[in-house]
Amino acid sequence: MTSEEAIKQFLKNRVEVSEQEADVFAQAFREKKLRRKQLVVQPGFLTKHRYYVVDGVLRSFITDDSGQETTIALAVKDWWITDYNSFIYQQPATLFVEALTNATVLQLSYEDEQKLKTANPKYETFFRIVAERGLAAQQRRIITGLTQSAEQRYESFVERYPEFLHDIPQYILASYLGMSTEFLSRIRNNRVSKKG
Amino acid sequence: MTSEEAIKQFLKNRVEVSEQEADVFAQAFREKKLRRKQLVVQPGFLTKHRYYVVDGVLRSFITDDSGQETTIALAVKDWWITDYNSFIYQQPATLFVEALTNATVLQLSYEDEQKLKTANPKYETFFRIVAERGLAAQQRRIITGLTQSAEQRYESFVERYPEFLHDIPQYILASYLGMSTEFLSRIRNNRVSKKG
DNA sequence: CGAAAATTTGACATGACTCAACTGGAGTGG
DNA sequence: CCACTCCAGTTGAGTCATGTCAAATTTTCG
Repeated sequence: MTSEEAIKQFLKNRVEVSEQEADVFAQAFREKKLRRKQLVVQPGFLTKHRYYVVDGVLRSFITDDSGQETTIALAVKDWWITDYNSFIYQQPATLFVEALTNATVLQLSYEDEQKLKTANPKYETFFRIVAERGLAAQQRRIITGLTQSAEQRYESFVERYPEFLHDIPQYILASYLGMSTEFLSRIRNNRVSKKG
Repeated sequence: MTSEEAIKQFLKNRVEVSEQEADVFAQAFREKKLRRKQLVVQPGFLTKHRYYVVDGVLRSFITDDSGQETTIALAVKDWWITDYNSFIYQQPATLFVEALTNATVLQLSYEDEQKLKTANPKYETFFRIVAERGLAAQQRRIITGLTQSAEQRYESFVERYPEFLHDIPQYILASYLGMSTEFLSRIRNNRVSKKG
């Protein structure tokens, strides 16, 4: 499947559009091939695009004063990723967005997105749906973070996203799940201080 | 300010609409007076509405097997609250939504919301903006949760939402911030095990 | 005013972190 | 194709942040 087919199908799965409307939509995007570790968003710079993942894995993360990285979001095929606070408000980013594997993404610029939404309300509906579903997903993430232990969070992740595990280094997964690399290692080896 | 004025102003601050468009929008809502502890969303039931807070404080929360409550979201004037996973997908709720104080809200039913969005793309734009900003706010919340200590989370909250503190019992704030009641108490009294 | 709920405090327990050392692959270049 | 390096992952030991439990105190509100 080409990138264009992928984004068109993604659109069609969410709003009813004609073939021509799907074409117009797809043409606002630009395909970008990313190499592992390549950055597309960096703190201090304006986030000009949002990214639709066609293939590969990306993540957003933040670093603290001591250089410690914390992974905020992960994205695989059919997911979107960017620094939303930066992109939506068109202010400097605080996050990095990088490819964890070689990847293919479709980038959509802020301006082109505005044009799409102005040109045809169906595109507006589409972005509303994408945002709402993201909101719901993040609500689930917040619940998990507040209510589950490190071990439960890991197990929930494995259950929900088994396909992710291959491509994500453990130290990145650990920071996404809110625990140290070492502790995740212990969990995976069932050596979490269970006495006896 | 009446509830109708409040929601019209809220709309106008986000999209350009005529007075008549603002009226139509406002009339889709129904005002509801809530008493402290009154529930508007309950697990197992369909979430028929989203709620715009005109006055007072509401929260959403979840309970685990042992009856422990965890506060997922807080809402004051001009905030929206509901169980998004339930409302958006029109599936049974997993959260409670309750008033923490006597409150005035405007409720919008799922069906009326669909009608609004179909009738006029400006309303569609409005809900897209609301969802996107919610997404950005939740991204900030996730970052805070992953990168800050309990004490820092409390201090960030106090700085950002000083006005909330009056109306929110500490045990609820503690669960919102992801810590125990007792630990928040110690933080507030500066008795967080600082040796010496 | 009185009962119930919320907060505080102390003592203790523990989940999770840090640091440091070790292991094991994956490249890379000779 | 071996030796070297580098980075991710593992393991152990010790520590710390935060939780739990229970009792005392204070506040709230019916």
